[in-house]
Amino acid sequence: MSIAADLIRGNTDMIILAQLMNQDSYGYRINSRIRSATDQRYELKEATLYTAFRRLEEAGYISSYWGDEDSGARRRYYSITPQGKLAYQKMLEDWKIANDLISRLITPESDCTTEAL
Amino acid sequence: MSIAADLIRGNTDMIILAQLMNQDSYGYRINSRIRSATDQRYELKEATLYTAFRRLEEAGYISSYWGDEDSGARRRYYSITPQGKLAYQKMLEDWKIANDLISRLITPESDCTTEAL
DNA sequence: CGCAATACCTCGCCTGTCAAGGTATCTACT
DNA sequence: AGTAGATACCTTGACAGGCGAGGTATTGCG
Repeated sequence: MSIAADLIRGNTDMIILAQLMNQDSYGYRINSRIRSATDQRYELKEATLYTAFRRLEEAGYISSYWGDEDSGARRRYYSITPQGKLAYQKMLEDWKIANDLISRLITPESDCTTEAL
Repeated sequence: MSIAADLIRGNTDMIILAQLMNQDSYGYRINSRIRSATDQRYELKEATLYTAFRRLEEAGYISSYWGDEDSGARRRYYSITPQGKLAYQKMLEDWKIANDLISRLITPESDCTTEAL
């Protein structure tokens, strides 16, 4: 994957919550969706994914339950909580703000000579 | 500051290099610029700033020299190297890509029912 | 003289990422 | 029956970046 690994750091939680805004889902599927949504250009490492689940559950942003599939491997489903939805909204706002700030910082005005030291 | 701390992680180097694209500068001033460019909403913590300088110099992206001011505290000026400029361009590209990917991931299509499991 | 502002720096902790390893189930092929 | 691959879960330990807390030195002001 290589691309944008560290850049996405700090957005993992938001990405996972976003996936759960639609509907309950489980680890493997969430990652598949991320992969397809990014044309195979990005995915969460499993360790990262499952640590994030623990963290989000700890924070009360998601809750989990075992699926009752009668075939295939067992799945642990995650559901976003009301607090999780709030947190997601907040993360979205923060992300937009951060983006705005960063874009200001990496496209500096060319004029620097006139300003005082 | 609070806002967007972890979100900017991984962008620190790019931000610093961007400041040096214009002209040589020094730690304190770079941070002042960041503060004013963001309307006082963001700044690098000093520890973060100076570790970044070490890291960037180590990588060969910047070089440093002591200013010859005959008044005021001594200043260590930093200059971006040709490699640094290349790295900066690359970081910019990566940032754009990462942004594109993230925005895809946090604004999911509402239709999910039709697709195969 | 003391204080604020400018200007630099380091140590050590915390947190998030991830390589590496592990488990179990089901399908398909040999 | 064996085995390979996909699905699906999980943990441990190392590493890197951010940053709180602490430090130094200079200048100017009241």
